[in-house]
Amino acid sequence: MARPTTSIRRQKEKEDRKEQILAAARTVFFEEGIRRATVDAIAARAEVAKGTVYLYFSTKETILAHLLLEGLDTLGERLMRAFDEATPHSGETRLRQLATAYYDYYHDETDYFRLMMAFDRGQFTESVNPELYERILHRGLRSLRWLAEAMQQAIDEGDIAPGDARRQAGMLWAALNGVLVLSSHPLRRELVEQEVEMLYAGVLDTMLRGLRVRAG
Amino acid sequence: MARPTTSIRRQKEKEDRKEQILAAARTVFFEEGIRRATVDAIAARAEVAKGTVYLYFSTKETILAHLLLEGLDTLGERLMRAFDEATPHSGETRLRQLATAYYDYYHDETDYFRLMMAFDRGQFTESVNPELYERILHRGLRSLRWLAEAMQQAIDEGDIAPGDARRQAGMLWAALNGVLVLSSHPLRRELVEQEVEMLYAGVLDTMLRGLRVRAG
DNA sequence: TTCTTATACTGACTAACAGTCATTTACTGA
DNA sequence: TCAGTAAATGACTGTTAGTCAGTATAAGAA
Repeated sequence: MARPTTSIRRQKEKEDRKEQILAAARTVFFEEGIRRATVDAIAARAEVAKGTVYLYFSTKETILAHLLLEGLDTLGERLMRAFDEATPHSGETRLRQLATAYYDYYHDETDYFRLMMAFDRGQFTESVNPELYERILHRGLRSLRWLAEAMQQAIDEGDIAPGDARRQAGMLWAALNGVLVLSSHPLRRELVEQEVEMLYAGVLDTMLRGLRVRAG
Repeated sequence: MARPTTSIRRQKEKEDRKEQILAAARTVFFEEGIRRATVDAIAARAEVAKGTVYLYFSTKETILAHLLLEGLDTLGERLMRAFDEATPHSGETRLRQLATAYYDYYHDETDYFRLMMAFDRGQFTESVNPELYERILHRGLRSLRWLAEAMQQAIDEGDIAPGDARRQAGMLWAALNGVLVLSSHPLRRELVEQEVEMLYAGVLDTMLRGLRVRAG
């Protein structure tokens, strides 16, 4: 029987290794670009053999998934803070603050945002185990909930027309996200050659105006 | 000096070959999925050696780019028809008809739509020659212009608040596209577990209401 | 200390795939 | 029939994700 102490130290060492590889991956992926980055480069950066990388992460996509988790964490925190800061204000202000926080995230954490957008293709769903996939989904959902919560409050306070808050939050998010997705895509960005920030603000204003309580 | 007649027939044969390879690519890409499809498979489907494929297309992405051109063509036609059909109606009706046409395209031509969305990453910009890139951009722009045109008319007819029609068209497109992009992405779709169609209709209504002429 | 066993690590190897190019085949006009 | 050109071929190269037989290290056991 292994001593608990020993076992615990070993456990900790393994976690350190994992973090060390993840740190290397972060650097390599963000410096070289997700596409160009190779597992060999990550292993070299972590000063570890390639086989070791695969001891801790079953596929390249799994490494990316762990970075995505980090990114979603930051986003969640930013949204939570934005939500809290807005407490004394009106429901619409809170929605605006959340939207701004999302934009700031796109702006400040470009690498993580791109990572978030990069999970198109099925490849990801296939190469990541369901449990990890679930964790990502859950963390994404948590972020969206702040928006739904704010929407509900805005409805309760009479800023926004009554309706399904989740649905309306989904609509707002989809629309805003549409602007950002567009901007992180060279081809599509050129189509609408406007400044992202202006476009984002425009869609936000228009959506909020559209959601507002109507006279009739 | 080669005789014109001969030269012309040869030219035509080359074009046939190109179309034959493109047809094979269409089948393989859409059946296997863009990711899984290999150039070897395309060559086999076209009953041609791999080298021949590269005689007609310089990279795998170039083949995709040609399929994208087809897709954008269809989209352009659909939008044009939607625009024309709406002529006797109000400006807002025309905008709605265009939005519906875009949704129908997403719905009917899923493969092409996915192809359109799949051109994230820089890989594409790098692997396709600038002239072809330009053609794609141009054809995309042509589609967007229908929306801008309709927007301008809606403004002129007093349905939509005065402003930069191109900017407002860009906003509407970004928002609607946001819903569709979301839906062609397994992970993101699960976040907003609503029906795409409802979400699309919701964003359209909300955006149009937000863009409408205001009393104040 | 020395042996035994479990655990972590290694890097040469395989498989899959995009893209190349020396060689062969087919066609044309003389 | 033949020379010259254009088209087609498929074996080959380079790159990279993922594997696995073998090696090193550390922890108890004697």
